[in-house]
Amino acid sequence: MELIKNLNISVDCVVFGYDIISKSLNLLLIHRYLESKSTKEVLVNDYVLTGYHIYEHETLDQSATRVLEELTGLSNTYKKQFKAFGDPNRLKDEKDAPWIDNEAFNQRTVTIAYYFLVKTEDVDLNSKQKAKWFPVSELPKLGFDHKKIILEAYEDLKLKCLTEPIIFELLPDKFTINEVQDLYKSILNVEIDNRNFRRKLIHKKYIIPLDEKQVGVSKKPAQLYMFSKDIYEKMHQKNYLINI
Amino acid sequence: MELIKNLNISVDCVVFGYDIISKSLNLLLIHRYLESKSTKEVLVNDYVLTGYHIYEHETLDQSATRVLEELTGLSNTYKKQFKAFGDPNRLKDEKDAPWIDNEAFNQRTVTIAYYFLVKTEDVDLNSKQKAKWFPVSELPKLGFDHKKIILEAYEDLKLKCLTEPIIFELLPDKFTINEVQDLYKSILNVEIDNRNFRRKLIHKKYIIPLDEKQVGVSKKPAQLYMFSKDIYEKMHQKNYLINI
DNA sequence: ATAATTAAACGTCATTTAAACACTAAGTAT
DNA sequence: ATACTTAGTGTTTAAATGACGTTTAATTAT
Repeated sequence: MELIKNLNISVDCVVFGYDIISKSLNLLLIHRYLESKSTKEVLVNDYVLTGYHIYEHETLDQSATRVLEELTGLSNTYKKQFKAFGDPNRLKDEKDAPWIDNEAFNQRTVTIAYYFLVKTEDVDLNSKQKAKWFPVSELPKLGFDHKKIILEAYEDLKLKCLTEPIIFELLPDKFTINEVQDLYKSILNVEIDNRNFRRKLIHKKYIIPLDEKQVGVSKKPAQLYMFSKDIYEKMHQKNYLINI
Repeated sequence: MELIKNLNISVDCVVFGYDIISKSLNLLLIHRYLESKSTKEVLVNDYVLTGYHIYEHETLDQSATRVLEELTGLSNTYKKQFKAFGDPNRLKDEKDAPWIDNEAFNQRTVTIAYYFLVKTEDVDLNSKQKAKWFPVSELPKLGFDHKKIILEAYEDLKLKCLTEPIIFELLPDKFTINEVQDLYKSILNVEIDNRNFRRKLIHKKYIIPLDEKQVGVSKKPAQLYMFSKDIYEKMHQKNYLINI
């Protein structure tokens, strides 16, 4: 199939990756570097989201999925289209001018922004020299309007993880209660009482204790659990609780 | 300023209007009618959202705001960009073919969809022959992918009104508790116990009783209240309540 | 073997919140 | 004065939440 780009529309991918070892919520960013051919002066040196123009035959979802897969090799990950960014000047900041000149794309581009939830360990970055994980709390200098995009994605994620079981997208299939709690802490930046959290989670019918414990830990090994999406979807009736 | 349209990108506006008299949540739709010039056969006869291509100098928000204002005369209304729709075949359904031929726009168009919250009474449709309100529960035949867009907007609204005080965008400045309850009923399609609802609302510090009662009603006049956005924003701390 | 260490796991009480439920009060229209 | 209509009120029970300290099960060091 012939690949025809639409220069007016792109997708950008905010890739959240959780590192269960360091308990760090990370973002996958691409290094952007440009120096002057004549003077060797560094013109651009920062990071951007991964993204690309859409192809004419693709849906937006397909486009985003493609871009993610090209970078990470992953498909079938959780994704959410959370906002479109279309300020006519969004690519026209002074800091981005050398880059834009170099790339020679000067059309207005509206970008449809997605975020993805993955496990850092699932991504092999060895073949991707320019890609690097950054903790959400220690972001580097960012190009274009990508800082804004990231912050909006993060806000959306914070809200979403309170009401939908997307947290389990960031965890291995088998996890401990404390690992879930640590993840919530990483995302929300709040302290959570372990006993109360534990009680709450264990009582959910879709949090299923396994006949397994952690292995290879140098302490009391914790009980492992799994999340049953099936049960969740059957049991969980939306409660229209007005909470303004 | 010269107005240059971008044919690849449009905005569509899902306009929710609440009619406090009939207690009906409505949608503002545009009649789309086309008959064959030769045979007089009716080729297209349905309704669509109001929408238009974006201009090159506009932000997406400005574009949506412009489109809404052209139709309703309203500015400063609540709006939310809730999703982009970009299926390459979204305008290529058989039912839309005569219309597309007639309009002669055949480029792929990604639309950024917004919803707006207004009071039906604030909109003067006299000069807009083609525009009409429909109760959300009695939608007419819809063109393009607009049914899908509407349903997604409605779902978003249902969720949003549970956690943010957007309900008051649909009510007059002075309202009764029962009017708020009726509105929730109209949006959510659920029964709500009046006593519990009343107690809950009256205890909110940002729901302020006025020294006024309803006038001109042929029954016991109800106490009027107002919503203080100021107080809401100061008082309302986000409670990170995990509710999966 | 024993002790020290570390994180997991458990339980209670006080408070808050939600759900269920039926009657009286206050005004208007006749 | 009476009928009518909607506004407005209170209690009880169950469930969920938040605050808080101690015990248990494993590994590591001696």
